[in-house]
Amino acid sequence: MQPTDLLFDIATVERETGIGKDTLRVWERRYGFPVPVRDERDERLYPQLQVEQLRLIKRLIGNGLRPAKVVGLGAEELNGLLTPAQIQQVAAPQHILNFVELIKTHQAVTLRIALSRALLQQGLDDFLSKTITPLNQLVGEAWMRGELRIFEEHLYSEQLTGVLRSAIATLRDPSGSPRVLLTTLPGEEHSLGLLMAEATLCLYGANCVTLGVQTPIQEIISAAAAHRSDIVVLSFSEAIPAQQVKTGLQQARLALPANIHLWAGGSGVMRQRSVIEGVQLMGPLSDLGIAVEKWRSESFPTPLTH
Amino acid sequence: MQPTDLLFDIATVERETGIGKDTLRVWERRYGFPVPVRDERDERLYPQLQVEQLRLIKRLIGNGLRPAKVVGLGAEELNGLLTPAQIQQVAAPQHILNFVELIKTHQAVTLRIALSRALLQQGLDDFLSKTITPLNQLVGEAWMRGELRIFEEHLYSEQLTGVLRSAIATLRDPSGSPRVLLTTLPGEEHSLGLLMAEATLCLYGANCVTLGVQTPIQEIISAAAAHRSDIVVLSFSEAIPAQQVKTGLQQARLALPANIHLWAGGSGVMRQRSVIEGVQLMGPLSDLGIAVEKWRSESFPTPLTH
DNA sequence: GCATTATTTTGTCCTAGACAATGTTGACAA
DNA sequence: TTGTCAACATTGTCTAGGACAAAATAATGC
Repeated sequence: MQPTDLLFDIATVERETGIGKDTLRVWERRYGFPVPVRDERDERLYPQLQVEQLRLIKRLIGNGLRPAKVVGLGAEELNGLLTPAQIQQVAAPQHILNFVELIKTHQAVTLRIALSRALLQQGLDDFLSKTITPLNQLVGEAWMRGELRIFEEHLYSEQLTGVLRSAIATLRDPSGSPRVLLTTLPGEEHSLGLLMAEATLCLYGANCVTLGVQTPIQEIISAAAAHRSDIVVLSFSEAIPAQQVKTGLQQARLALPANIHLWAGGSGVMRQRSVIEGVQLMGPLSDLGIAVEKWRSESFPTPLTH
Repeated sequence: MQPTDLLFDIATVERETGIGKDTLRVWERRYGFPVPVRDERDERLYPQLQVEQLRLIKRLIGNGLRPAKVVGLGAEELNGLLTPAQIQQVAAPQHILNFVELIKTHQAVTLRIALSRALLQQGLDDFLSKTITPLNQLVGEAWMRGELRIFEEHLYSEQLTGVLRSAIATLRDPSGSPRVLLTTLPGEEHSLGLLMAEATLCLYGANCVTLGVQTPIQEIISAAAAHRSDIVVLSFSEAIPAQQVKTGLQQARLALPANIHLWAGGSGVMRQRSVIEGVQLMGPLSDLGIAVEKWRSESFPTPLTH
């Protein structure tokens, strides 16, 4: 369509697709794709079309397909692989499908209002567990199926972020307990999980301080000391490799003082098979509420339950 | 101090310090630092201390020092370089120094309240130009001087984000004009600049839609089409290399339809020497207001000025 | 059918060379 | 002394192709 075919250098392609330079080169060597043109000093320049195909390939591999099966294929064949039976289309209640419809039609304002309304109707706890969690799942699957664009996902994230932040603003309690520090490790840039955890913890009366995403481990230690945190909460999305989750948590546990608890949550930890010494892995969000109660009963052995 | 000396592999060091693997290896070859130990398969493992020194070195290079001067030095000498005369300590009004003090003493709640109060006292426009912009500058310089930790900067970002988002929430106008799409390119993960721009644009009656950070170029095009945007605004922090800003803007300009304006702002574009064909570079935030007025007068040649 | 074991696949690391872009220095004129 | 331009040095990022462990798949035995 475009008269000018944009060319991207290898560093830009790495940034745009999330596929490392080493991987791009080794795919070219092994599978004959991508096939970038070369500039006068023999450096790779990737045409726009191939960059788009690489994004698609990354999705398919994330779906469970093997690189050897997909990296050599043409554009048409790739698209054919998106819809087949292997990707299960979960039946979802209409109430949640409506949100997906709003996302697909880019109705940012309506979407935000609808989210706010659902929050007030259901209450925060149910809103998160019965609407947002399944909605996130649905959005993730639709994206896998190629039915959602990246910018549409960004749009949804942004609206939900706005709704959650305004809810948290009304919940913040500087005198609450336990004192919790929330953040993610370097490499994890998704903040939605963090916000959902913060909202839940605030609801249960915790005193939350958030550092945003991507805090180096040593900085987390210092921050926890500065705030006299009882608990450090780390969030992991499913975008992050399982092994990175494991080693990251081990490093963090080693570096943190023993008296500070370390909790980990998000879809990235759910597929974690083994337990990690000294780290409490959270499944659904409701685990957080339970864990807070447990922490309270352990820290104040004679609770006020008359 | 720690009995266990944490060891980090090269990928983790890249993530934690922001220094690329290639650079880490070539520094070792050229300057003899860092000197990681090797595991049984001869792969580099960096001790914690060296990772911290690398972060320090990165700061000093960002300060204008040359790698050859700093990459071989010991820890003490490095620290000696942080304070000297070359780093000018700007005299700032007390009113702004107070904020820095709150950051340094980790008073998250007080900081947020103080920011909100300043916003309501000064009004959004003055708040951004007379408080936040110089404060950001001061925070940046303090960080360069090693007086601020990363987590303290994160904390400040988080509080300011909360304040700005709640301000924007009250300003949003779905029927405003022009229709503006805001985001950053892949590689730029700072969202504060984006929020400041959004707040200013909303104040001037624009209809803003934000995609958050790191949207691939093709996705920006699609999003702009979906929202029938008049203008796309990209934000660049000073953390991003000047050349990346330039090529990114050129690519975006090439890919965007000619009738959609492309504006670029943030401290990352201010040091841009040359102009870029078809891209409007913004200096201070006030440029945005002027540009909106200009856009209006060009789009509606007969304005309503009585 | 299920649990081991062998085999392939795959991402990431390695070394060492190259080069353009950028920064620094020195020569010379104003 | 100050400014300009060429010569020189520095530096990040690219190149190629080899290596290998971890993960996924196939083959085997019970």
